[in-house]
Amino acid sequence: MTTRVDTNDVEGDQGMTAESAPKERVRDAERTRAEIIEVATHEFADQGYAGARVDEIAAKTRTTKRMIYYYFGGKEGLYLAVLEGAYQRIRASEQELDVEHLAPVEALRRLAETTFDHHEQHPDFVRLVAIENIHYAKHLSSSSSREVLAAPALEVLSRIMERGRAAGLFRDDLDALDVHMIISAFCVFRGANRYTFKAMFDRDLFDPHLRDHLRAMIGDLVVAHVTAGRR
Amino acid sequence: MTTRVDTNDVEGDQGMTAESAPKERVRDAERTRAEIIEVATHEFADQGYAGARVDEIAAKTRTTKRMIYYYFGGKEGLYLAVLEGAYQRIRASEQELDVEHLAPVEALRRLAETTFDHHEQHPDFVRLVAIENIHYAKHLSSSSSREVLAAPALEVLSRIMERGRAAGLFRDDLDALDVHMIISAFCVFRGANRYTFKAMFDRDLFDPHLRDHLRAMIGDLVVAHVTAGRR
DNA sequence: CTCCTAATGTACGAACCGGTCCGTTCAGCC
DNA sequence: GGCTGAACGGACCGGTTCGTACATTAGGAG
Repeated sequence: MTTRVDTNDVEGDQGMTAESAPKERVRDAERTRAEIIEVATHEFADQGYAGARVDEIAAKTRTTKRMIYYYFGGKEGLYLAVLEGAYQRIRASEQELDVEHLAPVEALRRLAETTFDHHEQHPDFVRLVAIENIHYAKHLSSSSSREVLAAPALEVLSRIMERGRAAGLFRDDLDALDVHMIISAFCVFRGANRYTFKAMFDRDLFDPHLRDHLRAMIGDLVVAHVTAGRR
Repeated sequence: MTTRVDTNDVEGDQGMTAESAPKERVRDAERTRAEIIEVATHEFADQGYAGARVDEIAAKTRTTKRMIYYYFGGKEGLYLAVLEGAYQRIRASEQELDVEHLAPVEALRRLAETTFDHHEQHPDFVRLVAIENIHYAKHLSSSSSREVLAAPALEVLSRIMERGRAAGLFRDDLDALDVHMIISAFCVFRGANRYTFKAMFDRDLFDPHLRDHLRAMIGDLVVAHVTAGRR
Protein backbone atom coordinates (compact mmCIF):
# COMPACT_ATOMS: atom_id res chain seq x y z
CA MET A 1 0.00 0.00 0.00
CA THR A 2 2.49 2.59 1.09
CA THR A 3 5.62 2.88 -0.98
CA ARG A 4 7.51 4.57 1.74
CA VAL A 5 10.53 2.37 1.60
CA ASP A 6 11.69 2.21 -1.97
CA THR A 7 15.41 2.71 -1.60
CA ASN A 8 16.16 0.96 1.60
CA ASP A 9 19.34 -0.40 0.12
CA VAL A 10 20.93 2.97 0.57
CA GLU A 11 21.31 2.35 4.22
CA GLY A 12 24.76 1.03 3.58
CA ASP A 13 26.38 3.28 6.11
CA GLN A 14 28.30 0.49 7.68
CA GLY A 15 29.95 2.62 10.32
CA MET A 16 28.82 0.97 13.49
CA THR A 17 30.42 3.64 15.59
CA ALA A 18 28.12 5.02 18.18
CA GLU A 19 29.57 8.45 17.71
CA SER A 20 27.07 10.47 15.72
CA ALA A 21 23.87 9.41 14.04
CA PRO A 22 24.45 9.04 10.33
CA LYS A 23 22.09 10.73 7.91
CA GLU A 24 19.76 9.42 5.26
CA ARG A 25 17.90 6.62 6.94
CA VAL A 26 14.41 5.49 6.47
CA ARG A 27 13.89 6.07 10.12
CA ASP A 28 15.81 9.08 11.21
CA ALA A 29 14.63 11.01 14.20
CA GLU A 30 16.92 13.98 13.61
CA ARG A 31 15.93 14.26 10.03
CA THR A 32 12.23 14.14 10.84
CA ARG A 33 12.70 16.70 13.57
CA ALA A 34 14.61 19.02 11.30
CA GLU A 35 12.07 18.74 8.54
CA ILE A 36 9.23 19.57 10.87
CA ILE A 37 11.08 22.63 12.16
CA GLU A 38 11.90 23.78 8.67
CA VAL A 39 8.30 23.58 7.52
CA ALA A 40 6.99 25.05 10.75
CA THR A 41 9.38 28.00 10.48
CA HIS A 42 7.85 28.92 7.16
CA GLU A 43 4.29 28.39 8.34
CA PHE A 44 4.62 30.35 11.56
CA ALA A 45 6.48 33.16 9.82
CA ASP A 46 3.86 33.24 7.09
CA GLN A 47 0.67 32.93 9.12
CA GLY A 48 1.55 33.94 12.65
CA TYR A 49 1.20 31.73 15.68
CA ALA A 50 -2.58 31.61 15.89
CA GLY A 51 -2.93 31.59 12.10
CA ALA A 52 -0.61 28.64 11.55
CA ARG A 53 -2.29 25.23 11.52
CA VAL A 54 -0.73 22.13 12.99
CA ASP A 55 -2.49 19.99 10.41
CA GLU A 56 -1.15 22.15 7.61
CA ILE A 57 2.40 21.99 8.94
CA ALA A 58 2.14 18.21 9.22
CA ALA A 59 0.72 17.92 5.71
CA LYS A 60 3.70 19.79 4.28
CA THR A 61 6.19 17.42 5.88
CA ARG A 62 6.74 13.82 4.88
CA THR A 63 5.50 12.71 8.26
CA THR A 64 2.29 13.13 10.22
CA LYS A 65 0.84 15.36 12.88
CA ARG A 66 1.47 12.67 15.43
CA MET A 67 5.20 13.27 15.09
CA ILE A 68 4.84 16.93 15.98
CA TYR A 69 3.36 15.90 19.32
CA TYR A 70 5.90 13.13 19.63
CA TYR A 71 8.87 15.46 19.28
CA PHE A 72 7.63 18.86 20.40
CA GLY A 73 4.74 18.17 22.73
CA GLY A 74 2.36 20.52 21.00
CA LYS A 75 1.90 23.63 18.93
CA GLU A 76 3.52 25.90 21.48
CA GLY A 77 6.53 23.63 21.91
CA LEU A 78 6.99 23.56 18.17
CA TYR A 79 6.77 27.34 17.96
CA LEU A 80 9.36 27.69 20.70
CA ALA A 81 11.69 25.31 18.89
CA VAL A 82 11.22 27.33 15.71
CA LEU A 83 11.95 30.59 17.50
CA GLU A 84 15.07 29.30 19.18
CA GLY A 85 16.33 27.79 15.96
CA ALA A 86 15.85 31.06 14.12
CA TYR A 87 17.73 33.04 16.76
CA GLN A 88 20.55 30.53 16.82
CA ARG A 89 21.00 30.74 13.09
CA ILE A 90 21.13 34.53 13.19
CA ARG A 91 23.54 34.49 16.08
CA ALA A 92 25.81 32.08 14.22
CA SER A 93 25.92 34.28 11.13
CA GLU A 94 26.56 37.35 13.26
CA GLN A 95 29.60 35.76 14.80
CA GLU A 96 31.32 35.66 11.45
CA LEU A 97 31.60 39.42 11.61
CA ASP A 98 35.22 40.58 11.80
CA VAL A 99 35.96 44.28 11.56
CA GLU A 100 38.94 44.58 13.86
CA HIS A 101 41.21 45.36 10.98
CA LEU A 102 39.13 48.35 9.81
CA ALA A 103 39.29 51.94 10.96
CA PRO A 104 36.42 52.86 13.31
CA VAL A 105 34.32 54.75 10.75
CA GLU A 106 34.68 52.04 8.15
CA ALA A 107 34.14 49.33 10.73
CA LEU A 108 30.91 50.95 11.81
CA ARG A 109 29.73 51.24 8.26
CA ARG A 110 30.60 47.62 7.61
CA LEU A 111 28.69 46.53 10.70
CA ALA A 112 25.62 48.46 9.62
CA GLU A 113 25.76 47.06 6.12
CA THR A 114 26.28 43.53 7.38
CA THR A 115 23.26 43.87 9.62
CA PHE A 116 21.37 45.18 6.63
CA ASP A 117 22.40 42.10 4.65
CA HIS A 118 21.45 39.73 7.45
CA HIS A 119 17.94 41.10 7.61
CA GLU A 120 17.60 40.90 3.88
CA GLN A 121 18.77 37.30 3.80
CA HIS A 122 16.54 36.14 6.64
CA PRO A 123 13.03 37.50 6.04
CA ASP A 124 11.52 34.65 8.06
CA PHE A 125 13.50 35.73 11.08
CA VAL A 126 12.26 39.31 10.84
CA ARG A 127 8.67 38.12 10.59
CA LEU A 128 9.07 35.74 13.53
CA VAL A 129 10.41 38.56 15.66
CA ALA A 130 7.43 40.71 14.71
CA ILE A 131 5.09 37.86 15.58
CA GLU A 132 6.85 37.27 18.87
CA ASN A 133 6.42 40.95 19.72
CA ILE A 134 2.70 40.70 19.03
CA HIS A 135 2.70 38.08 21.76
CA TYR A 136 4.67 40.38 24.07
CA ALA A 137 7.76 38.17 23.69
CA LYS A 138 6.38 35.80 26.26
CA HIS A 139 7.86 32.72 24.59
CA LEU A 140 11.28 34.32 24.17
CA SER A 141 11.27 35.55 27.77
CA SER A 142 10.52 32.12 29.14
CA SER A 143 12.95 30.38 26.83
CA SER A 144 15.12 28.06 28.82
CA SER A 145 18.13 28.33 26.53
CA ARG A 146 19.65 31.57 27.67
CA GLU A 147 22.40 31.40 25.11
CA VAL A 148 19.84 32.25 22.48
CA LEU A 149 19.82 35.81 23.74
CA ALA A 150 22.47 38.50 23.51
CA ALA A 151 23.38 39.50 20.00
CA PRO A 152 27.10 39.10 19.32
CA ALA A 153 26.85 42.10 17.02
CA LEU A 154 26.43 44.27 20.10
CA GLU A 155 29.82 43.33 21.48
CA VAL A 156 31.46 44.02 18.17
CA LEU A 157 29.74 47.39 18.09
CA SER A 158 30.92 48.23 21.58
CA ARG A 159 34.51 47.67 20.63
CA ILE A 160 34.19 49.75 17.46
CA MET A 161 32.79 52.64 19.45
CA GLU A 162 35.52 52.38 22.04
CA ARG A 163 38.10 52.63 19.30
CA GLY A 164 36.26 55.51 17.68
CA ARG A 165 36.05 57.40 20.91
CA ALA A 166 39.69 56.76 21.75
CA ALA A 167 40.72 58.14 18.36
CA GLY A 168 38.60 61.23 18.91
CA LEU A 169 36.50 60.41 15.87
CA PHE A 170 33.24 59.56 17.63
CA ARG A 171 31.13 61.46 20.09
CA ASP A 172 31.79 60.32 23.64
CA ASP A 173 28.22 60.64 24.92
CA LEU A 174 26.79 57.73 22.96
CA ASP A 175 25.68 54.34 24.15
CA ALA A 176 26.43 51.31 22.00
CA LEU A 177 22.94 49.98 22.60
CA ASP A 178 21.46 53.21 21.27
CA VAL A 179 23.47 52.89 18.09
CA HIS A 180 22.51 49.26 17.81
CA MET A 181 18.88 50.27 18.12
CA ILE A 182 19.21 52.74 15.26
CA ILE A 183 20.70 50.13 12.97
CA SER A 184 18.17 47.49 13.99
CA ALA A 185 15.25 49.88 13.64
CA PHE A 186 16.21 50.72 10.09
CA CYS A 187 16.84 47.14 8.98
CA VAL A 188 13.87 45.66 10.81
CA PHE A 189 11.51 48.34 9.56
CA ARG A 190 12.52 47.67 5.99
CA GLY A 191 11.59 44.01 6.34
CA ALA A 192 8.72 44.14 8.78
CA ASN A 193 6.86 47.13 7.37
CA ARG A 194 7.49 46.77 3.69
CA TYR A 195 3.92 45.87 2.86
CA THR A 196 2.10 48.76 4.53
CA PHE A 197 4.88 51.05 3.32
CA LYS A 198 4.27 49.85 -0.21
CA ALA A 199 0.52 50.30 0.17
CA MET A 200 0.94 53.81 1.56
CA PHE A 201 3.74 55.20 -0.60
CA ASP A 202 3.95 52.77 -3.50
CA ARG A 203 7.60 52.13 -2.81
CA ASP A 204 8.84 48.55 -2.43
CA LEU A 205 11.66 48.65 0.11
CA PHE A 206 12.90 45.32 -1.24
CA ASP A 207 13.07 46.49 -4.82
CA PRO A 208 16.52 45.43 -6.07
CA HIS A 209 17.03 48.88 -7.57
CA LEU A 210 16.60 50.41 -4.11
CA ARG A 211 18.83 47.98 -2.30
CA ASP A 212 22.20 49.68 -2.67
CA HIS A 213 20.67 53.05 -1.96
CA LEU A 214 19.15 51.90 1.33
CA ARG A 215 22.26 49.97 2.25
CA ALA A 216 24.39 53.06 1.84
CA MET A 217 21.81 55.11 3.70
CA ILE A 218 21.97 53.20 6.95
CA GLY A 219 25.76 53.47 6.80
CA ASP A 220 25.64 57.22 6.16
CA LEU A 221 23.00 57.68 8.81
CA VAL A 222 24.82 55.97 11.63
CA VAL A 223 28.19 57.44 10.73
CA ALA A 224 26.70 60.94 10.58
CA HIS A 225 25.18 60.36 13.99
CA VAL A 226 28.27 59.15 15.83
CA THR A 227 30.54 61.73 14.21
CA ALA A 228 28.16 64.67 14.54
CA GLY A 229 30.02 67.80 15.68
CA ARG A 230 33.41 66.11 15.21
CA ARG A 231 35.54 65.93 12.05
CA MET B 1 -32.58 58.35 9.67
CA THR B 2 -29.98 61.01 10.22
CA THR B 3 -31.61 63.24 12.81
CA ARG B 4 -32.97 60.62 15.08
CA VAL B 5 -31.05 60.98 18.26
CA ASP B 6 -29.16 64.17 18.87
CA THR B 7 -28.99 64.00 22.63
CA ASN B 8 -26.81 60.96 22.66
CA ASP B 9 -23.44 61.48 21.09
CA VAL B 10 -20.98 58.67 20.68
CA GLU B 11 -18.77 60.01 23.40
CA GLY B 12 -21.58 61.75 25.19
CA ASP B 13 -20.72 62.98 28.63
CA GLN B 14 -24.21 63.72 29.78
CA GLY B 15 -23.17 63.55 33.37
CA MET B 16 -25.96 65.75 34.64
CA THR B 17 -28.58 63.02 34.93
CA ALA B 18 -28.20 59.70 36.61
CA GLU B 19 -24.87 58.48 35.39
CA SER B 20 -25.98 55.21 33.85
CA ALA B 21 -29.34 53.69 34.46
CA PRO B 22 -29.22 49.94 35.09
CA LYS B 23 -31.87 49.22 32.48
CA GLU B 24 -31.04 51.48 29.60
CA ARG B 25 -31.64 49.56 26.45
CA VAL B 26 -31.55 52.54 24.13
CA ARG B 27 -31.39 51.84 20.43
CA ASP B 28 -28.60 53.76 18.84
CA ALA B 29 -26.98 52.30 15.78
CA GLU B 30 -24.02 54.68 15.75
CA ARG B 31 -23.29 54.09 19.38
CA THR B 32 -23.42 50.33 18.99
CA ARG B 33 -21.20 50.51 15.93
CA ALA B 34 -18.68 52.72 17.67
CA GLU B 35 -18.57 50.54 20.76
CA ILE B 36 -17.97 47.41 18.70
CA ILE B 37 -15.13 49.10 16.82
CA GLU B 38 -13.56 50.37 20.01
CA VAL B 39 -13.56 46.95 21.63
CA ALA B 40 -12.47 45.22 18.44
CA THR B 41 -9.56 47.63 18.02
CA HIS B 42 -8.17 46.55 21.36
CA GLU B 43 -8.80 42.88 20.74
CA PHE B 44 -7.27 42.78 17.27
CA ALA B 45 -4.30 44.88 18.40
CA ASP B 46 -3.81 42.63 21.39
CA GLN B 47 -4.33 39.20 19.85
CA GLY B 48 -3.78 39.63 16.14
CA TYR B 49 -6.33 38.85 13.46
CA ALA B 50 -6.40 35.08 13.79
CA GLY B 51 -5.96 35.23 17.54
CA ALA B 52 -8.87 37.60 18.15
CA ARG B 53 -12.21 35.92 18.88
CA VAL B 54 -15.50 37.27 17.61
CA ASP B 55 -17.30 35.88 20.66
CA GLU B 56 -14.82 37.58 22.95
CA ILE B 57 -15.21 40.93 21.21
CA ALA B 58 -18.99 40.63 21.43
CA ALA B 59 -18.82 39.70 25.11
CA LYS B 60 -16.84 42.84 25.89
CA THR B 61 -19.44 45.09 24.30
CA ARG B 62 -22.89 45.77 25.65
CA THR B 63 -24.41 44.12 22.61
CA THR B 64 -24.18 40.66 21.05
CA LYS B 65 -22.27 38.92 18.33
CA ARG B 66 -25.25 39.22 16.06
CA MET B 67 -24.60 42.96 15.81
CA ILE B 68 -21.08 42.41 14.52
CA TYR B 69 -22.48 40.48 11.61
CA TYR B 70 -25.32 42.96 11.24
CA TYR B 71 -23.01 45.97 10.92
CA PHE B 72 -19.75 44.57 9.59
CA GLY B 73 -20.72 41.39 7.80
CA GLY B 74 -18.15 39.27 9.56
CA LYS B 75 -14.78 39.10 11.25
CA GLU B 76 -12.89 40.36 8.23
CA GLY B 77 -15.23 43.28 7.70
CA LEU B 78 -14.84 44.25 11.32
CA TYR B 79 -11.08 44.07 11.08
CA LEU B 80 -11.13 46.28 8.00
CA ALA B 81 -13.30 48.84 9.78
CA VAL B 82 -10.92 48.77 12.74
CA LEU B 83 -7.92 49.28 10.47
CA GLU B 84 -9.47 52.15 8.55
CA GLY B 85 -10.61 53.82 11.75
CA ALA B 86 -7.14 53.59 13.24
CA TYR B 87 -5.54 55.11 10.16
CA GLN B 88 -8.10 57.91 10.03
CA ARG B 89 -7.43 58.84 13.63
CA ILE B 90 -3.70 58.94 13.05
CA ARG B 91 -4.13 60.98 9.91
CA ALA B 92 -6.37 63.45 11.73
CA SER B 93 -3.82 63.98 14.48
CA GLU B 94 -1.04 64.35 11.94
CA GLN B 95 -2.87 67.19 10.21
CA GLU B 96 -2.61 69.32 13.31
CA LEU B 97 1.10 69.60 12.66
CA ASP B 98 2.16 73.17 11.88
CA VAL B 99 5.84 73.96 11.58
CA GLU B 100 5.76 76.63 8.88
CA HIS B 101 6.85 79.26 11.35
CA LEU B 102 9.99 77.36 12.38
CA ALA B 103 13.43 77.41 10.79
CA PRO B 104 14.12 74.25 8.72
CA VAL B 105 16.35 72.52 11.25
CA GLU B 106 13.99 73.19 14.12
CA ALA B 107 10.97 72.31 11.99
CA LEU B 108 12.53 68.97 11.11
CA ARG B 109 13.30 68.26 14.74
CA ARG B 110 9.77 69.19 15.72
CA LEU B 111 8.33 66.89 13.06
CA ALA B 112 10.45 63.99 14.25
CA GLU B 113 9.50 64.56 17.87
CA THR B 114 5.83 64.90 17.01
CA THR B 115 5.96 61.61 15.13
CA PHE B 116 7.68 60.13 18.14
CA ASP B 117 4.85 61.37 20.37
CA HIS B 118 2.19 60.06 17.99
CA HIS B 119 3.58 56.57 18.13
CA GLU B 120 3.85 56.70 21.88
CA GLN B 121 0.27 57.83 22.27
CA HIS B 122 -1.18 55.26 19.89
CA PRO B 123 0.32 51.88 20.72
CA ASP B 124 -2.72 50.09 19.30
CA PHE B 125 -2.05 51.68 15.95
CA VAL B 126 1.55 50.51 15.90
CA ARG B 127 0.47 46.98 16.74
CA LEU B 128 -2.25 46.97 14.11
CA VAL B 129 0.24 48.06 11.48
CA ALA B 130 2.56 45.24 12.53
CA ILE B 131 -0.31 42.77 12.31
CA GLU B 132 -1.36 44.10 8.93
CA ASN B 133 2.19 43.59 7.70
CA ILE B 134 2.11 39.99 8.87
CA HIS B 135 -0.83 39.64 6.50
CA TYR B 136 1.14 41.30 3.72
CA ALA B 137 -1.09 44.39 3.97
CA LYS B 138 -3.74 42.67 1.89
CA HIS B 139 -6.59 44.32 3.74
CA LEU B 140 -5.05 47.77 3.51
CA SER B 141 -4.28 47.30 -0.16
CA SER B 142 -7.83 46.31 -1.00
CA SER B 143 -9.33 49.00 1.16
CA SER B 144 -11.95 50.88 -0.80
CA SER B 145 -11.39 54.15 1.00
CA ARG B 146 -8.25 55.39 -0.67
CA GLU B 147 -8.29 58.57 1.36
CA VAL B 148 -7.12 56.52 4.30
CA LEU B 149 -3.71 56.32 2.73
CA ALA B 150 -1.08 59.01 2.23
CA ALA B 151 0.33 60.39 5.45
CA PRO B 152 -0.05 64.15 5.71
CA ALA B 153 3.22 64.23 7.61
CA LEU B 154 5.01 63.43 4.36
CA GLU B 155 3.79 66.64 2.71
CA VAL B 156 4.88 68.68 5.69
CA LEU B 157 8.25 67.00 5.55
CA SER B 158 8.61 67.72 1.84
CA ARG B 159 8.10 71.42 2.42
CA ILE B 160 10.57 71.50 5.31
CA MET B 161 13.20 69.89 3.15
CA GLU B 162 12.56 72.27 0.29
CA ARG B 163 13.10 75.18 2.62
CA GLY B 164 16.19 73.60 4.11
CA ARG B 165 17.69 72.98 0.68
CA ALA B 166 16.86 76.49 -0.49
CA ALA B 167 18.61 77.91 2.55
CA GLY B 168 21.68 75.78 1.89
CA LEU B 169 21.29 74.07 5.25
CA PHE B 170 20.31 70.60 4.03
CA ARG B 171 21.93 68.23 1.62
CA ASP B 172 20.34 68.40 -1.81
CA ASP B 173 20.58 64.71 -2.64
CA LEU B 174 17.96 63.51 -0.17
CA ASP B 175 14.47 62.24 -0.79
CA ALA B 176 11.72 63.25 1.63
CA LEU B 177 10.41 59.70 1.62
CA ASP B 178 13.81 58.42 2.72
CA VAL B 179 13.85 60.80 5.64
CA HIS B 180 10.29 59.86 6.50
CA MET B 181 11.35 56.24 6.51
CA ILE B 182 14.15 56.95 8.97
CA ILE B 183 11.80 58.69 11.38
CA SER B 184 9.12 56.04 11.01
CA ALA B 185 11.60 53.22 11.41
CA PHE B 186 12.86 54.60 14.70
CA CYS B 187 9.43 55.35 16.16
CA VAL B 188 7.80 52.16 14.91
CA PHE B 189 10.66 50.00 16.10
CA ARG B 190 10.43 51.46 19.57
CA GLY B 191 6.77 50.46 19.80
CA ALA B 192 6.68 47.32 17.73
CA ASN B 193 9.85 45.63 18.98
CA ARG B 194 9.94 46.76 22.56
CA TYR B 195 9.24 43.30 23.95
CA THR B 196 11.92 41.30 22.17
CA PHE B 197 14.28 44.22 22.72
CA LYS B 198 13.54 44.05 26.42
CA ALA B 199 14.04 40.28 26.46
CA MET B 200 17.35 40.57 24.60
CA PHE B 201 18.94 43.62 26.19
CA ASP B 202 16.89 44.16 29.32
CA ARG B 203 16.06 47.71 28.30
CA ASP B 204 12.44 48.85 28.20
CA LEU B 205 12.15 51.32 25.34
CA PHE B 206 8.99 52.70 26.93
CA ASP B 207 10.59 53.35 30.29
CA PRO B 208 9.60 56.93 31.22
CA HIS B 209 13.20 57.65 32.19
CA LEU B 210 14.30 56.79 28.67
CA ARG B 211 11.61 58.77 26.91
CA ASP B 212 13.27 62.16 26.63
CA HIS B 213 16.57 60.58 25.70
CA LEU B 214 15.06 58.65 22.79
CA ARG B 215 12.93 61.60 21.76
CA ALA B 216 16.00 63.79 21.51
CA MET B 217 17.86 61.01 19.75
CA ILE B 218 15.55 60.75 16.76
CA GLY B 219 15.77 64.53 16.38
CA ASP B 220 19.56 64.51 16.56
CA LEU B 221 19.75 61.57 14.23
CA VAL B 222 17.66 62.99 11.43
CA VAL B 223 19.16 66.47 11.72
CA ALA B 224 22.67 65.04 11.61
CA HIS B 225 21.73 63.09 8.52
CA VAL B 226 20.20 65.89 6.47
CA THR B 227 22.93 68.37 7.46
CA ALA B 228 25.85 65.97 7.07
CA GLY B 229 28.72 67.61 5.23
CA ARG B 230 27.20 71.07 5.65
CA ARG B 231 28.02 73.57 8.39
C1' DC C 1 -53.35 52.99 17.46
C1' DT C 2 -51.30 50.11 13.98
C1' DC C 3 -47.92 48.85 11.04
C1' DC C 4 -43.37 48.53 9.24
C1' DT C 5 -38.70 48.28 9.56
C1' DA C 6 -34.31 48.99 11.74
C1' DA C 7 -32.13 47.20 15.57
C1' DT C 8 -31.30 43.60 18.77
C1' DG C 9 -31.25 39.00 21.26
C1' DT C 10 -31.15 33.72 21.54
C1' DA C 11 -30.03 29.46 20.19
C1' DC C 12 -27.80 26.52 17.35
C1' DG C 13 -25.17 24.27 13.56
C1' DA C 14 -21.24 22.81 11.04
C1' DA C 15 -16.74 23.03 10.18
C1' DC C 16 -12.40 23.45 12.24
C1' DC C 17 -8.53 22.37 15.04
C1' DG C 18 -5.51 21.05 18.71
C1' DG C 19 -4.60 17.01 20.89
C1' DT C 20 -4.85 11.86 21.83
C1' DC C 21 -5.60 6.64 21.38
C1' DC C 22 -4.10 2.69 19.64
C1' DG C 23 -2.04 -0.05 16.47
C1' DT C 24 2.14 -0.86 13.24
C1' DT C 25 6.87 -0.99 11.52
C1' DC C 26 11.67 -0.79 11.75
C1' DA C 27 16.41 -1.20 13.78
C1' DG C 28 19.53 -2.68 17.05
C1' DC C 29 20.73 -6.19 20.60
C1' DC C 30 21.26 -10.68 22.67
C1' DG D 1 15.79 -15.32 14.97
C1' DG D 2 13.04 -13.30 18.34
C1' DC D 3 12.49 -9.48 21.50
C1' DT D 4 12.20 -4.58 22.73
C1' DG D 5 11.65 0.02 22.35
C1' DA D 6 11.96 3.97 19.41
C1' DA D 7 9.78 5.89 15.41
C1' DC D 8 5.75 6.31 12.97
C1' DG D 9 0.75 6.34 10.96
C1' DG D 10 -4.14 7.10 10.79
C1' DA D 11 -8.39 7.56 12.79
C1' DC D 12 -10.88 9.94 16.03
C1' DC D 13 -12.55 13.06 19.84
C1' DG D 14 -14.10 17.05 22.28
C1' DG D 15 -14.01 21.73 22.64
C1' DT D 16 -13.85 25.89 19.99
C1' DT D 17 -15.33 29.32 16.72
C1' DC D 18 -17.28 31.57 12.82
C1' DG D 19 -21.44 32.23 11.09
C1' DT D 20 -26.74 32.02 10.71
C1' DA D 21 -31.91 31.10 11.30
C1' DC D 22 -35.37 32.89 13.69
C1' DA D 23 -37.65 35.45 17.23
C1' DT D 24 -38.40 39.99 19.35
C1' DT D 25 -38.50 44.82 20.52
C1' DA D 26 -38.20 49.79 19.85
C1' DG D 27 -39.83 53.70 17.69
C1' DG D 28 -41.16 56.50 13.95
C1' DA D 29 -44.68 56.95 10.02
C1' DG D 30 -49.31 57.18 8.68
